[in-house]
Amino acid sequence: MTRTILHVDMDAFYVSVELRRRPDLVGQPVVVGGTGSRGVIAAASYEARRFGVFSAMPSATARRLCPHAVFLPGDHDLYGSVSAEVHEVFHSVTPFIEPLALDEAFLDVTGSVRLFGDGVAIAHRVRDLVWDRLQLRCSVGVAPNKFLAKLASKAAKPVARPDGVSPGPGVVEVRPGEELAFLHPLPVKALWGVGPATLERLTRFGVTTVGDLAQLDEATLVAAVGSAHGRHLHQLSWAIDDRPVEVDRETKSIGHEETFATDRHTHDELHRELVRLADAVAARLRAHGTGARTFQLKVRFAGFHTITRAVTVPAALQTAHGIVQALEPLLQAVDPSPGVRLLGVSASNFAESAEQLSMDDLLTGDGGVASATAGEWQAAEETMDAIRSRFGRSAIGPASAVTRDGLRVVRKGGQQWGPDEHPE
DNA sequence: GGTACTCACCTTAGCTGC
DNA sequence: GACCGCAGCTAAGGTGAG
Repeated sequence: MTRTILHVDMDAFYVSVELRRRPDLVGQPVVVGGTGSRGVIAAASYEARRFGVFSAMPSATARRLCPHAVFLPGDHDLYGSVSAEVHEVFHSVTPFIEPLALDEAFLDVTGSVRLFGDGVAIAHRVRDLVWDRLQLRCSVGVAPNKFLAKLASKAAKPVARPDGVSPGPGVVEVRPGEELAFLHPLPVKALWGVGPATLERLTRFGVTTVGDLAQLDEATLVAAVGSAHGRHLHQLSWAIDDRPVEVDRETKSIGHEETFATDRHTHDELHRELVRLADAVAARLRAHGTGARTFQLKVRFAGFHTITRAVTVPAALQTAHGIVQALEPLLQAVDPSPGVRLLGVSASNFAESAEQLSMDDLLTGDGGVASATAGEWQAAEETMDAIRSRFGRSAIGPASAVTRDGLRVVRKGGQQWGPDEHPE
């Protein structure tokens, strides 16, 4: 049975949300993202894109390319709440929604066609509703599968060129039977799963378009990019993509990482950052109602060289205290003297938490009696959750996170696009 | 020279138990 | 006891997405 899949992608989402409260900036080059020297761009208005500014670009580069642009710091919480409103619109046409990010989602509207008309009609309905209710623009791709719908929504977008911005068609449909005519002329890097590394490997085989890729036999492709990836790309090149729209995707890992405004050079400094990050990860694990057995430490040095070290513990943990205990030996094995610019903590291998009393809890390293047991840490951190839910995330936190300027608590998206210029 | 954050998935290699 | 094949787990790194 032919499916009807929509891919809805908000146009310059973060910037567009900002323009609703700053209408004076409409029509100007506006950029949202990290404001510090180590920040990156999250979104650029189409007027800014005319100057070559695009998302994920270092903020410093963007300032050089477009010095007269207005740079805004970004408000992750606001974008999250607007995104929820956008999703309400999606729910008015189908319950089968797979969010990909705050600003895009797949919708399986196969079962909605009898009610609302064909895929293109539903796409226009979504666009109109989003505009009427939220004063935001979006582009919609309509196709028989997810990856074609995604490519189609891209084709529906406005285009920024140095000489001006041209509005896109808003809705593009790839009809059944026309998949290969649409797909094969596209550059191979348009495919989902072809990033810089894969592109370079494919270029060595003379592959520049999706059509070229389709002509490559699967065994060659597998030899070039690996088995799973190779088979997947071969399928995509023939427009085959049976992946369903997944409504309830299970989270498999929870993590936080932070780039520092200035490099850290001592274990003492890194320990304090580890506690802050572990606190944030643990709070999210508890909110998620789970514990984790595998914890990963990520360290990026001043020269951008990055290492990861992981440990798997016998019983699942969900307290910052437990996570710090698990990761501290790994941190101690790292030499911070060259300078550390980023530290990350992530938790995976989810399992029901079983933090309970053990002999280690009762004894300290020097044979003395420990001041608190794992069970007491669990209770203390749950109390912290309760205080935070009532008075806000910054109401309470680990003592080592207190600075002269107050408590520095890690929040999801709180430093999404890099450190501010002078946060410490 | 500059390069964020979060998450998912893959590959390779080593180890362990059967 | 040594070795093999296999499965399962873990660790580390890489790639890609948005």
